[in-house]
Amino acid sequence: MTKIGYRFTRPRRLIFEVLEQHIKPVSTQDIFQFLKKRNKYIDLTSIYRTLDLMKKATIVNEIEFGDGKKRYELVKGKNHHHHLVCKNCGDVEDIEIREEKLMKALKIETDFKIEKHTLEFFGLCDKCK
Amino acid sequence: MTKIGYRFTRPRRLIFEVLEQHIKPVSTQDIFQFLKKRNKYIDLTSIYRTLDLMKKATIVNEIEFGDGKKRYELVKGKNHHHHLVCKNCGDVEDIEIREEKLMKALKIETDFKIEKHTLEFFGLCDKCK
DNA sequence: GTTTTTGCAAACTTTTTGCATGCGG
DNA sequence: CCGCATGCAAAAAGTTTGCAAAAAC
Repeated sequence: MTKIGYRFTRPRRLIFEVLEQHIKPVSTQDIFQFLKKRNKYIDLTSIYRTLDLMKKATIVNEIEFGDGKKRYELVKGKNHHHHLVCKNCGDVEDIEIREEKLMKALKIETDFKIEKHTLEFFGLCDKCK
Repeated sequence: MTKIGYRFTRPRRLIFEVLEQHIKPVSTQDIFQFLKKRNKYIDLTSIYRTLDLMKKATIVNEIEFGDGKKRYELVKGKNHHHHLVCKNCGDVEDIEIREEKLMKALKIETDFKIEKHTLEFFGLCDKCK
């Protein structure tokens, strides 16, 4: 019988720290470049693998804003929320929504067993409009 | 002075027809393969360019289900709606939502000028659950 | 005939995979 | 030790770009 356990290694710690230091969701490249600038080189592959792991462990949220790359944010320290994305400058603002209210308003009639949803808003921020 | 106008060419017509024949959103590859099987070869590039054009002209909707590729569906013939995606078999079901109700329930307080939103649901369909 | 559109080749971006080496417990 | 994790190289998948040739009007 083999033991299973995750190790808290240098790359994982660094990635976690980067996530902690960012309020807005970050991409794999964001993390890579952020660390690189500080002379903390981690292979991109490890970033992908670590985020994948964190996603499965519900440590991070994976978000898509429609520009072909995924972004990640720490789950801890935040309530369930959605995002407002500025089409012009890319600024991201969190918005909290009363999900019960939302789901009640939706009154979805379906045979699907809904497990999760994504809801993102796009527009122009105060500065850009 | 030069004239500007779009031309209704063979590739564009074919792509439009493919979209008409599909209820569920299709990817660029879906369109490409569908036509290829019927010996109607169109370059993938043209598919990308045509869809881009159609998106700008609000002829198609661009949707993301989180699997790294974009999907398209005709706007015409459908009311504003969202999707239920089965995580297991990939089946897609449309759901209509009373947007006024939704937005009222949300009561979003923000400086953003919201122009659009995406809302997709993920879960298991009747067969897969 | 002139402008728009296409197909082809090539590049670019994001993400994934295989594998030998290396680190953690 | 020994298994899990890393870095590196390479590839896969989706998408974009430049350009000459072809099609539309």
